[in-house]
Amino acid sequence: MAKWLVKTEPSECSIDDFENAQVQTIPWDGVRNYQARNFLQEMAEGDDVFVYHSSCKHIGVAGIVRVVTSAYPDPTQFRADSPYYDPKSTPEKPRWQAVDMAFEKKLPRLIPLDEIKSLPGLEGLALIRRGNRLSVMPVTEQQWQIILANA
DNA sequence: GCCAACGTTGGC
DNA sequence: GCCAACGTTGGC
Repeated sequence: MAKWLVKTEPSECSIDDFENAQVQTIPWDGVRNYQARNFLQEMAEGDDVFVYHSSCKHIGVAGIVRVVTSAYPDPTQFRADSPYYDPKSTPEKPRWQAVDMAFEKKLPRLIPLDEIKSLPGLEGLALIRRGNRLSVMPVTEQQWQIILANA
């Protein structure tokens, strides 16, 4: 079972939104980067995903969600009124994918970015590589355990 | 609000 | 196919 990390601005979608969701799942859509999309496509039902809060007051890993539905064409790419609309995409040849995720748990505390940067064994984590902008990335089992152990 | 780093676009 | 210009990301 693979493990992942996704970035999100909590003002858009936070771990609390997952916890409080009336519907059980939240679609992870609007990803418009090819490398991130490819990782989305690799996600399988049941995979665990760290939720990372970015561009906010408390930056860091806040909780865990689970992949409930593996990749399907992101409907927002076809909606002209969506900020994620992509006129070059067609239902026959969709460019972008989404997955559905559900709340699993909040971590006992948010693990701040500067701590993640200082933990031994996380040097290879894409999140903390210089200038990184990936919003969806794989996390190795070992990296996952190191982060969890510091929660 | 600044700005470094990056991905994408489009002219050639 | 190159690469300059541009827009975006995201920490600070």
